[in-house]
Amino acid sequence: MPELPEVETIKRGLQQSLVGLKIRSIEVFNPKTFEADTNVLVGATVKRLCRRAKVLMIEVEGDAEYTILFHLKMSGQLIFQGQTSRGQDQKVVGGHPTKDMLDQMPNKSTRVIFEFTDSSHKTCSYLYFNDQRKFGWIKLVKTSEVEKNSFLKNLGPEPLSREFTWQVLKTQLLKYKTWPVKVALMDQIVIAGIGNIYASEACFIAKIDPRRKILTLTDTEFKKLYKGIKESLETSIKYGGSTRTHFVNSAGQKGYFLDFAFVYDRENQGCRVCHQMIKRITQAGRSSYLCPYCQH
DNA sequence: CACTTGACCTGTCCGC
DNA sequence: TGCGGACAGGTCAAGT
Repeated sequence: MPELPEVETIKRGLQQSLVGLKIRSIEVFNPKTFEADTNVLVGATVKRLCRRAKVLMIEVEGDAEYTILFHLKMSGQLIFQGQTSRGQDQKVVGGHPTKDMLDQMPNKSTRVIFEFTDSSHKTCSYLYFNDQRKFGWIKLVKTSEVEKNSFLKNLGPEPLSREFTWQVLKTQLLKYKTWPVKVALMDQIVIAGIGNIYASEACFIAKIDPRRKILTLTDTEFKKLYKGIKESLETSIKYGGSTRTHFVNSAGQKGYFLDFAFVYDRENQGCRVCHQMIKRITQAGRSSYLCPYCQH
């Protein structure tokens, strides 16, 4: 599921609810999801949240400083439920009503539950890690060793950072001269955080056929691709991310970017620009969508 | 080296 | 209604 905009959406939601809360207990229902000694986290307080690529990080401080890394892969969800006080009806703190949340938590895809208390120890709240397909993972690292993490250390530049310029994009992509543009965009070593949805969307905005090889791109096209990447990611964050099937934000609500997407999941529908049919093709085993008339 | 495929899992949808 | 196959936002290892 989540690509950069979805993880960013979750991060912004959780930031409001979680910072300052203390971990009371952690229940792991699927051991492979979270292979760590969770006891060291009990009693620790949430300091801050960050995101790197598609990874959400929760920094906590207890006897030692730890960072909890979350990768949601295809079907992961992180849903927060606050309570006004123990025993009373559940109510979301710092969010909207959870009208999009179909199931009561926990449900059958709940793999891990974090239980929190506030400083007064009078109220409890819960963070549910749900993951139907069990591809997602949670890892525990010392905060001082986050940089060494084998997943994080191989990531390319953050596309929404100041350091990311069109020249950086060009340099990164040119390491993969013969690769199709869309396949290269999805490689996390090239740029961090772009997945199947935004790779197709960025190519459409840039008017570039996703099958083009990197070495055929002109500087003008690298600039357009740069704009396409930023625009699709920023627009999606504005709409709360993309929900095809599983994605919900930390309050259990869907995202609405796909209602405005140019090509993703729009096979045989009219192009929003030229009204010709959008086409679906397969690249590297994944679906790509394009408008054959707008993209060359 | 430059790609593609299968595996990891569970579930849904579509055609027969 | 059942059954098989394709497909689903990601990543990794193994193939060609």
